[in-house]
Amino acid sequence: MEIYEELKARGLIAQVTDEEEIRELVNNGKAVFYIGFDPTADSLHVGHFMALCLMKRLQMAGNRPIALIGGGTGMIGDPSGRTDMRQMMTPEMIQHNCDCFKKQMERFIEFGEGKAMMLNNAEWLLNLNYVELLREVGGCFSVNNMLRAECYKQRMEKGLSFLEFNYMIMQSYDFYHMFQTVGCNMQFGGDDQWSNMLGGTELIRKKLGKDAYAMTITLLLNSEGKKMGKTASGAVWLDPAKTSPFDFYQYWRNTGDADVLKCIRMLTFLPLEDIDAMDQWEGSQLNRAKEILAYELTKLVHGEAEAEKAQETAKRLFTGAGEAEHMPATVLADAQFDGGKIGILNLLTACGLCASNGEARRLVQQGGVTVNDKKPEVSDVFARDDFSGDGIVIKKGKKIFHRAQI
RNA sequence: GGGGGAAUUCCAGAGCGGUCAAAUGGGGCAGACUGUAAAUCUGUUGUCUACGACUUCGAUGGUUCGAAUCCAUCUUCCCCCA
Repeated sequence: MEIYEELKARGLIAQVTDEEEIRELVNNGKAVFYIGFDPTADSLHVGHFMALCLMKRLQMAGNRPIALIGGGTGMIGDPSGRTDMRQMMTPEMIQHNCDCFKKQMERFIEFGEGKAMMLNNAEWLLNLNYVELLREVGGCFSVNNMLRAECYKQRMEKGLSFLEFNYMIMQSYDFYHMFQTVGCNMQFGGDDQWSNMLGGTELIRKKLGKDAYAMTITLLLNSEGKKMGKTASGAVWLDPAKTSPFDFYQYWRNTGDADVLKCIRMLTFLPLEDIDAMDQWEGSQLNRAKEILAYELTKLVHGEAEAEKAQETAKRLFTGAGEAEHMPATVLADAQFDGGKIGILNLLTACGLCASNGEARRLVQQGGVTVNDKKPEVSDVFARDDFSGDGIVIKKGKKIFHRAQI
């Protein structure tokens, strides 16, 4: 199966500007395509991961990827999919985030001569002259059209600043610039980027009279229509310091029934035939599929060793027999003991399992905590000696395990 | 530039000068049921040295025995006119 067909079969393609042309380019390894990453945080997250996978797939098929880091566009902030204005970031923050992105991307994509390229649009955007830019490309943008674009439409209700309104122009300019300088002929991006991307192809057509192409990747939504890769406490990060490999594994392990196959198809590199076979699975059999999904993704992001470890830990924790050495742990400091003792409430907050003593109190009262297989009372106190050896295993709810040691 | 309106806890959104740590919904957390799923039901959801105390209602001052509620100034946002 050729790459374009495979992408389609995996459900990755959302919209394309010209299917025939794109198929042609991609299948013959003639595409030089870019995906933009805005440096809004100091780590990539699951949403970016999809884009990285896509780059990898296309690179394996002989195409040339460009990872464009938005050091320049980050100064403006993308209004797409946002109901409020983004917080302005300082140039230092942006630079720091760019550096972090770069490190993480290198794990997935091969960069170097004749391979993938990494560019930063700060290089050309920051030196633009306002009047020159207006004269050069301003005439190619119809405000009427821009206002009709989905991403701005929503914001017409809540208000949209001129700053953000210019985001589309900057992104279009990127494409236009790279089309000329590095021969970039295609842009990929999340489906929410569609209108911004079209801005670029339009600009190239108007200015240069040439065709460039755009294709969007299906947004990874769960069956409730919410973006995946988000938890209550924020995004699921690729940086192991921000989301541990175990938590990463668990996130996917807990995918809903309705979403597992879709995720496997879109995110893993398993052969399509194998995935089609899984399609027949039903009910509790799907648990196996969830394990595969979690394992495969953890392996891609954190490496095989970490994936094994996470899977081992999870299996041991959930199939009874408790002792697990890979459990997240907190080492308690002497200062946290009062007269050689620590109360259950303080213990829970010290381990970061509860945000406050009040929360800890409620949790204990409601029976949501287990310490060494026993339900504690609010008044329970632990002596320093109780933590010797492997420490104490605390279970919060059904799925959160933690070890406290000295 | 002129006129009008809004700001409340994680979000949305009630809130009469005392009975407001603040209705209701969503979300979160936990319990029951399960398959580490979904749906459903129950409890809970500011902090603490916890039948009590303390700090919150955009910011700062003021009126009052008493302010989320009244007044003044400021900040931000929205709407209408130009």
